[in-house]
Amino acid sequence: MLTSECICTHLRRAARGVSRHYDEALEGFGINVAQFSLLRHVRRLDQPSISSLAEAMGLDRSTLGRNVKVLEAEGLLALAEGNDLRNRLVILTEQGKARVLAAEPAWEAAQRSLVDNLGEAQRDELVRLLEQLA
Amino acid sequence: MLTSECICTHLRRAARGVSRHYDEALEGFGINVAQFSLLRHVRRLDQPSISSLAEAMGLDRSTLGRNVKVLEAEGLLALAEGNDLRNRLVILTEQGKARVLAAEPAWEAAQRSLVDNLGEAQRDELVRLLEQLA
DNA sequence: GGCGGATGCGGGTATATACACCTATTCATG
DNA sequence: CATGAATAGGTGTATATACCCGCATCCGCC
Repeated sequence: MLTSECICTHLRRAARGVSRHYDEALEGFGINVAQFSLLRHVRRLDQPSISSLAEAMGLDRSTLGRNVKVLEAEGLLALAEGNDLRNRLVILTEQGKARVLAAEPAWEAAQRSLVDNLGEAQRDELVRLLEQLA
Repeated sequence: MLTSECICTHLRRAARGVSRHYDEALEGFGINVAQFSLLRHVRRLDQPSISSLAEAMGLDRSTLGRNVKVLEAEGLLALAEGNDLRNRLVILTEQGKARVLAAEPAWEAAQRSLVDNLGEAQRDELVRLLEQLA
């Protein structure tokens, strides 16, 4: 009976499995799906602060700071000082932009194979439900 | 446009957020939702091996072994030898059973507040979609 | 009975994630 | 302007997660 099933457990399991699917597709580009997502968020938000980026991604600030550090060491992200002496801006380097562009077709293939298996209507429904959860 | 959104990112974000919701509810019981789920799986499967438990949960074997170790140190799980000298059985201790029982009402409250916000039809739809992804 | 593949696990290493706490800076307000 | 609250980050610690590799054991087959 559905009532006895933990929705959170289902979500976590699905997130793990789907992450593996995308990670497999991204193999060879030197980034995993979490990093791919982080890079794309930075590209979209254009020099966000650590906090605003964390907020946008629904991540703890400290988590995001550490994730950024990994990509900074790879030369894909850089940190610059903002107006405020407190905050720092996350910047997508040229190398970072190139890496995202290079990986995007593989990401798209992974996404497509998933949507093929789901159908577009169910994909939309899934995304809608996930957004409602957040 | 939905096509440009990463389903995996959505899933991961939702999993994080919902996990936080359940973790909050489980605060005070000394376990988080991942551990709660692990304990319940052990209870349901009744002395599974590490591998079969990992398989059932969609987790890597080594991950599961480490997660078990944490709960073993807390006295909630124990490891026994199976028929085979290779495999080990994961056992829910009396303390572990008691902990799950104690935490279950809090888990249920968290689940209920989530379902209240979602509606039962959408809950069923969500679970169905998540299972289809796995 | 021995040998090669299969199976079950643990450990090394790395990233992802969160919370609690600390520091530095900024801001609001008296 | 001084002081306390609010804000931005970093660090310490702990768990979650995965992949790779190595070791022990088992099993099928000759």
